[in-house]
Amino acid sequence: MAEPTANEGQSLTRNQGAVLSALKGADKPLTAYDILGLPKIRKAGLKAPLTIYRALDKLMDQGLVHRIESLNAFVHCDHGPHDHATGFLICSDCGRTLEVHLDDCEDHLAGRAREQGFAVDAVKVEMTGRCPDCAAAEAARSRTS
Amino acid sequence: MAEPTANEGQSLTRNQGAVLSALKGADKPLTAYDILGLPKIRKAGLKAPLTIYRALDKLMDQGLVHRIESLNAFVHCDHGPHDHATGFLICSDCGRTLEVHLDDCEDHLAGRAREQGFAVDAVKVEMTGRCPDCAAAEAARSRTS
DNA sequence: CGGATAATGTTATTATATAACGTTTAAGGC
DNA sequence: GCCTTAAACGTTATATAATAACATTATCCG
Repeated sequence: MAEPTANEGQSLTRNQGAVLSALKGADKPLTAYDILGLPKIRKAGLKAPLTIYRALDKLMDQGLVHRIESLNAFVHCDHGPHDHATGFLICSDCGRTLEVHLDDCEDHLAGRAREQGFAVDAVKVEMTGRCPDCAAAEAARSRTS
Repeated sequence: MAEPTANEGQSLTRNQGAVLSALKGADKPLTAYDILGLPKIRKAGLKAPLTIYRALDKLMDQGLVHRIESLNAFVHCDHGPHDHATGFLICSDCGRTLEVHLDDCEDHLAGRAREQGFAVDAVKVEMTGRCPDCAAAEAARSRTS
C-alpha cells in the first residue's frame, strides 16, 4: 500500500523543501507564522508570510502536507501519498495530532452527500479529544487529587 | 421572524437572540464580521467583534449554532438540539451548506480513534463540493461551451 | 537562444479572533 | 425588597491568520 515516497526528490523548490523539512521536524502541527519564526527558516532566507503560504499551498497540492482547519495549522503527512482522505485526531491538551485512515467511512459519508444531490470533492474529518499520553496523565492527576 | 422564540427552554440574552436571528435569516454561513455588518445587528446596538464572538460562543454551547471550520463561519443549526454530531456539505461555488447526520459513521470514526488510545470529545466532518443547484448549473455551462 | 510559465521577493492590506479591564445586568438566597 | 455574586456586556487595543498587487528571477522546453 505504501508506495515509495518518490515524490520527495522530485519537484520541490528550495522554499518548499525548507517548509516541508520544518514540518517534518515538528512533533505537532505548526501555523504558517510558527514556521516563519523558526531559525532554520529565517536562515534559509524565508522571511514573509506569503512565502510560507505559497510553499504550503504547493505542498498541499502534492499531498505532502495537510491543513488542520480547526487549528489553522499544517502537518507533514506521514502516510505517503494517498488518494484516500484521512482524518485527524487532535489532542486538546498537548496539541499533537494523529492521522487516521477513513477507509469505507469516507465512502459512506460521500454516499450520504450524493443522496442529497451533492457532488463531493473532498472530505475532512477532525476529532478533538485527549491523546493516549495526555489521557493517562489526566487519569493520574484525578487519582492523586 | 424577528423574535428569538424560546428555543428549548433555554433563554437567550438580547445579543444572543439578535445573532441567532441573523443566522436564521441567512441562507448560508456568515462570518462574525458578516454578522457585525448587518443593519439589523447594528440597529440592535451590537457594534464590536467581541460582542458577536461572545454571543456565538454561547449559542454554540447550546448547540444552536455550528462553526464551519473551513470557512471560519457560523450557521444556525436547523436540526434542533442533537447529541449526535453532524457533518456539513459545503458548496465551493455558492458557499451554501447542507447539514447531514453522521449516524453510525460517527461511532465508527470514534471507534478507530479509541483503537489508538485516543479519547474523543467531538467529531467534525466537512465535505467540499458542489450543491445540487451549482452542479446543475455547471453541467449546463459545459454543454453550451 | 528566446519566449512562456512558474516561483519568488517585497510591501501593504484585509480578515479573523482575543486580551484586558471596567461596568451593567440578571438570578437566587435571605 | 435588597444584597451578593456570577454572567453578560461595552470599549479599546492588539494579536493572529491570510491575501492583494506588482516587480523580479528562475526554469522548462521548442
